[in-house]
Amino acid sequence: MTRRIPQARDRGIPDATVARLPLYLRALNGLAERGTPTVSSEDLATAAGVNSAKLRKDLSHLGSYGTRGVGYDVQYLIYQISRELGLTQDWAVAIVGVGNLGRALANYGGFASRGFRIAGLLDADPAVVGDRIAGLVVEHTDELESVIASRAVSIVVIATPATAAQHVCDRVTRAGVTSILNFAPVVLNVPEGVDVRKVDLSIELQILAFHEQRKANGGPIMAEEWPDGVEQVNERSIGASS
Amino acid sequence: MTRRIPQARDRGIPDATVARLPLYLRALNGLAERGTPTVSSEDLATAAGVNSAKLRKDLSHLGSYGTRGVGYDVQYLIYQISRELGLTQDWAVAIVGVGNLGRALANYGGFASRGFRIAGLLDADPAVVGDRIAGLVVEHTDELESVIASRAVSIVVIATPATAAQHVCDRVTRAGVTSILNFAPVVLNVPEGVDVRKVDLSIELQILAFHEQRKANGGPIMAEEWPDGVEQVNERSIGASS
DNA sequence: GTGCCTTTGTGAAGCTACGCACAAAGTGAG
DNA sequence: CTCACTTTGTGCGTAGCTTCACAAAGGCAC
Repeated sequence: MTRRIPQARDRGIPDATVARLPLYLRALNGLAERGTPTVSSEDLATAAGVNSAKLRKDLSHLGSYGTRGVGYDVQYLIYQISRELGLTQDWAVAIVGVGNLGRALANYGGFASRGFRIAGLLDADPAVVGDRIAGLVVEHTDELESVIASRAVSIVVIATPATAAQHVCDRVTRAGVTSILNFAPVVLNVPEGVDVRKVDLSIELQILAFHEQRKANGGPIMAEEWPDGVEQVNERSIGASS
Repeated sequence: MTRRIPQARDRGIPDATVARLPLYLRALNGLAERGTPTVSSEDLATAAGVNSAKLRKDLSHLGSYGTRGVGYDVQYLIYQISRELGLTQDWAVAIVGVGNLGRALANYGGFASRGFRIAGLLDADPAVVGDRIAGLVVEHTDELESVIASRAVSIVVIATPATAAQHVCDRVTRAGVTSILNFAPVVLNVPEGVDVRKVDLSIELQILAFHEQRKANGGPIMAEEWPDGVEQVNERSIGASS
């Protein structure tokens, strides 16, 4: 691989920190719009909804970009975080699966404004192929490999039904894609070196339901066994098929 | 508050565990569909994409539901996890904001099958009010409080533009809602006792971009300063407004 | 230049989570 | 009944993350 110059922030940006950088970036953009020139870690932390010490430690992983007694220069910090996240270059993104969700994603403004350019929309359904969505014409998934290669797609968003997701995943990884954002409710199997991030709408609701239940009755104090003394036979009475 | 019977799994289910339970539940449902009667922690862990020791420890927080030498009864475990997550009751959910995303959510099948019932769709735009989506008629946000009260809504999904999110949030919390799933790219301010979970599509992409950049060039070895020796003045050249 | 005030950057302590490895517990064959 | 085998449940060492608290550093007034 390429030689690397060892540096303070060389290899060691913790995942937890990386996950928060976009949050800081958004808060900073808000401040920039209002023309704020500098911001203290305290104020920025409040805007981003985190502890100020955590924010300082996070930023310290990027380098020493603050000024003691003053704070951080908003524009400068926006640039540094953007660069660290790789948002100063633009990324070609392909969305596979143009159902309700894929359509919503294609129209979502938050992508284009952050260096993500939707370079292709693909679907297996001939009835959808040819539709014009968000300025792009939907192409057939047969074109998947050629679209990826010709338009230098480096990130693929999978918004297909669960059953198709693994197949699409296999094809795009074989085509050289190493970053996948998966909305299908399945655990994708990928080769070494491929990053998958998963967004699962129903999981979030289930976590909320857990806490809501905890709040409603001070914790589950109901019976621990089956509802009616039912034996543990295969009754298929509870599990909802997805 | 209500008296609580102290129990092994009384108060102490770690958040990290709660976040994984839905994953196990999905894997179990898959096994149940194929008629598998029992499963070992090893196999279930593989299906869910986690370490088997972690899975066993997670499940041990719920109780001792396995049989040594055999494994876990699939149906029984589905029931126990469902109950712990509160999925054995049904939850009335209202979706505020019926844009592309709200529409996708309303049509997403993964909710209904897990005890989440969409009880209301609301939007501020008169052009959308009255539309029929996923079997529901979109109502005006003026009706927000009455919809929440009359239909016992306990979870609200915010899928509005960022600018409207805090206002909607204030109204629903004042109406007694204590669980919110937020898709708007803002940090919501809520009173004590209210749970907010945030799903941010662009943040996931930014995290992917970070890792992708790391893979491309073995870490950022480019200049650490401004592109051209530019001074740190307010140039507004980088930050994209959201 | 001096001294005060503000705010950063970070050492250190506490906490949570992860995963190994193993004893305890259950099954099934003979 | 006994023995060999499987698999759970968990104690424990480790790694990573969070938070506190403070010394070091810079700005500003005079």
